Amino acid sequence: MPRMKAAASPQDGVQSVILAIKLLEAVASSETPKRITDLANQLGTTKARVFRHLRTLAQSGYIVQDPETERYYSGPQLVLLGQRIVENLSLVNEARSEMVKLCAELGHSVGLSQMVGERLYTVDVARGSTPFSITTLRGTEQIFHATALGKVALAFGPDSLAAKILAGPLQALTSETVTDPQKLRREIFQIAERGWAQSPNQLNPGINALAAPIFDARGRFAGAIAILDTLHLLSEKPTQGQIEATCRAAREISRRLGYTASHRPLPKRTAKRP
Amino acid sequence: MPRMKAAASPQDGVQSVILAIKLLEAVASSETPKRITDLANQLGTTKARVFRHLRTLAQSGYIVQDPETERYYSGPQLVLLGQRIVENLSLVNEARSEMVKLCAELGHSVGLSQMVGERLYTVDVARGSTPFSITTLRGTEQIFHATALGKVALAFGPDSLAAKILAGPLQALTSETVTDPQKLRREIFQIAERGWAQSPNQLNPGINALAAPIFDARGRFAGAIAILDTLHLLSEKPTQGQIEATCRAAREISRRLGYTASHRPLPKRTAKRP
DNA sequence: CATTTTGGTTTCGATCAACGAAACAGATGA
DNA sequence: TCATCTGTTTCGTTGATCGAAACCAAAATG
Repeated sequence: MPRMKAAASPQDGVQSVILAIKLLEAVASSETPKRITDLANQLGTTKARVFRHLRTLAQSGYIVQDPETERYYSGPQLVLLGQRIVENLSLVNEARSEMVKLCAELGHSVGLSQMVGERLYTVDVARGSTPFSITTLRGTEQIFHATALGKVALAFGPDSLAAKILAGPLQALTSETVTDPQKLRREIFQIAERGWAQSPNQLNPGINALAAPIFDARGRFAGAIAILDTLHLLSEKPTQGQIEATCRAAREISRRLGYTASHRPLPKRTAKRP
Repeated sequence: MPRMKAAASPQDGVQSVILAIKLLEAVASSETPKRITDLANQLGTTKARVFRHLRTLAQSGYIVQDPETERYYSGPQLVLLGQRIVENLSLVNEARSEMVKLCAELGHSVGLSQMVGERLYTVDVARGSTPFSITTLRGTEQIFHATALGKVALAFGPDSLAAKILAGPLQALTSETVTDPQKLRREIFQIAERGWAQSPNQLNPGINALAAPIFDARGRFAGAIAILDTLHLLSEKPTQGQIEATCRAAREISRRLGYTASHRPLPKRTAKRP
């Protein structure tokens, strides 16, 4: 099948669809219902066009118009669609019970990430038992060099990924984010050997995470699971219990995905140093 | 502002957007990545059209193409969008901590529903501690006459809603679903008085739910919270503890939404009997 | 009470974005 | 090797989509 890359496509994208997506995003991101006129201004188009599109979206249940105020807000259809996608991810389904177990065992919030192409996304979360539990939103992208989940991906994912990240600039998100490629490379090495990663203060000050890798039936890196809490409850020197519980959960999920130890005899180290 | 109803619109809906939505739904509902040819057949259109649309959706991150197999699957963007909507619902935010607390206290799964127009939707869930916990998916619609959440809505929501449901046919989902309007009306009466509803065996055999109403700052019915479990753990005669915990959670959420008892001096009963 | 403003909705003719058909390209397999 | 898949691109045509302006009802204003 074709290998050609899309090249500078003539006029890229179906315009109507692009507007519809922008509308959905604008309406979904707003806390309060939106008015047609404002949406038209915001997106730089005409009222009539916005109206026609909103009506279309409303017919499918993705947008709802408040009959009183005549304003438009997000319908439930979109939420349902998002949920359906998550439900169809096998990683989520296989991981769910282990996440709940891990969450109950340690009391921390638990996050699950999955590789999608060259990116790593949060696909499921379990809330910790603390009153104001800290979790990321489903669907958010993980920053490779500043999160425990991301660094696990660098250590166990394809070499090309690590190479790319180490080459590019490493943005500092806090004062403790690792921004030196050399230092990050050494850390990735260490993570690959011991089997887990952490990221104290590196994404949010005062917060730490501890992540372990998950592999699929073909022995490829599929994603990672992590516990997440304040440094007070998950210190820079995690307890043996925290490390073991997280790694055990990751191993169990890998097993359910069909992974057997034989697939990955040793942490693959091909040519990561220059 | 205009009161006219849309009337039989000339040619309704922006065609491109309709196709895009159908594509998103088709791809999201499939467990396995889809191929262009199949999608084209399934939706009864041409390959070229599907291709153009998929590319557009891919550019926005809503669809991803696997570079190996060339098949298309759902991107994470849609999940994120759905989550953002949920995050913007104030009911969800105010209710979250109470849901976690209720879930931890009783061990049952907890569901939260919100009125959207004339419909009732599940907007948040908390998983119970049982290994295979039973919950509905976020975004699913509640059937008014067969669920505890729905019957609470009939008892405390607008009279017009109850009138409409009582008038229409009541579909039996199990052998124990209430299908007699008279009987349902009496039950609604009872629910309005005692302040909670249940639905043993009425939606799924062997499952029961116990729901209580939530009111907003203007004293209007905003939604409902429910605990959900097998009849074994949540029997037809719920324990006093189960009833009180659920009602207390509902009251606390109402209070956070700005509701004070003065708003709703007595269960409104206008003209529910013929 | 009359008038203006505001904002959603509809109409309508022009146009160009989106379309279908067919060609193309790379892979598969017989 | 040839036949046959499937995803992608090209291209000329056309009707769906668009903007502008009219329209309508309600709210604000004088």
